[in-house]
Amino acid sequence: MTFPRSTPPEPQPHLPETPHPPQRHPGGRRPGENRTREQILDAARECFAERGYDATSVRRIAETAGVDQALVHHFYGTKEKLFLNALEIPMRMPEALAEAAAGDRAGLGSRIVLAHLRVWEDASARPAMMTTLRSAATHRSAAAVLRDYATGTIREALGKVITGEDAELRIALIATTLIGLSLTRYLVRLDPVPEASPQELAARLGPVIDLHLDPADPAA
Amino acid sequence: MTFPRSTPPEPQPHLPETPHPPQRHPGGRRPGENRTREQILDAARECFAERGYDATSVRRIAETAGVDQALVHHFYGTKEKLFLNALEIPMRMPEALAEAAAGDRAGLGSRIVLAHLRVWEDASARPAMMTTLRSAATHRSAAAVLRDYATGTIREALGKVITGEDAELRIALIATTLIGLSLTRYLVRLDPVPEASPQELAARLGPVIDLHLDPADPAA
DNA sequence: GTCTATATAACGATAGAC
DNA sequence: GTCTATCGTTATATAGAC
Repeated sequence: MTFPRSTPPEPQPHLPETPHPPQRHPGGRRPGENRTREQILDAARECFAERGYDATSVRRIAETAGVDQALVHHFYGTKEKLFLNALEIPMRMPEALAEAAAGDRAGLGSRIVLAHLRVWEDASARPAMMTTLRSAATHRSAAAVLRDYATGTIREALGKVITGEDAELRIALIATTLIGLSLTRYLVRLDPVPEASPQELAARLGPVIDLHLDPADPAA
Repeated sequence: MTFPRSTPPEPQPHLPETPHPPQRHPGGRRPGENRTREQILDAARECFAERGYDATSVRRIAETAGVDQALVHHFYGTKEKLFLNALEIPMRMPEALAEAAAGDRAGLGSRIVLAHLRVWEDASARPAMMTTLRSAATHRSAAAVLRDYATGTIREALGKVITGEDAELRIALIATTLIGLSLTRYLVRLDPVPEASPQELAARLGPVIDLHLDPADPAA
């Protein structure tokens, strides 16, 4: 229960004004039930991921979703609340990292990099992560989600195998490595990085992770 | 002549409409000459660095500079052009990196990290770099300046000492390391990273740079 | 639930007096 | 060079009909 979902400043305890599912059905999903709410959220992630928070208007999200602008406000209240819902590190990420960390110690760093990239390469998970990364520099809530990814997911996956001095700092630097990789690969697109294969990147960055997990010398 | 200054889409060849120094003086700076233009630029860097491009209004920049809003447009035309002027990797950065790279091979990675941090820690250079880094995720021009820093400055400083396979990728990954470090230290503020000393960070990341400069094995 | 119409506010930018 | 006043646009958000 660490945080598949984000950590917004307001946890929005019940949302009494938002008509979630208006009526519950014992036998599962009502046939022909409304999917508009999810369509709007998907469209929001798509737009936020592509252009960032400020450059994305509610009108554009509505247009992308194929609905009216007023509906966006009807379901999510404000643009900011919709944004908080769009921020997310997908559940698959903690799962993938935990699975990579569970295996043998040899090649652990490489597997971590591959797991990180596998989730990022997944088209269905991309928009939410892209939204988070792109907005982290300008939006506190997005930065908070990114921090949670680092000190939550990564720390949880690697906390058991890491030992020695400055373990906290070294975990943070592993997170820095992965976040920096996503930044230059998917956002800034720094020349050979976007074109490199996951295997190449794992070959280059796996040893870096391993170095943080198991430093050679305190001083040289 | 690589790029102390940025690489904006329009190089603004002569700026015929902008009254740079209205009249030249043979004996140097005219006493009591106008410093308003620089005040505005400094204020813009301060605001852009703190809140990003979109969240910064021209009105706010003017207020920070202690001048009228119309003056900002008078000197820089549009907000976008002012932003392009605010984007900059300070001259000191290429100098510092080149100096670090010139020394002995032992401890090279550590010296690179220290040089990078030394410039970032300088209060006078910070706003321009912060503006660049903060806006890189949402503004093409800022991302371009960041790419130039990587493929220009870093490549120029380390291109001679790096050899072997995938040299381009490995240089880009060194840039990724430094940019990622600035991201988690100054922007996202990922927990122990902002509090760590430059020496601690150099001790942890120096070997990473060295690993990219001189990889141990193609495959393990 | 969905749409039309609109209230309200802030923005970038300009014109023109001094 | 500096300021006052304002134009035109666009944004979020809401009220209310259907």
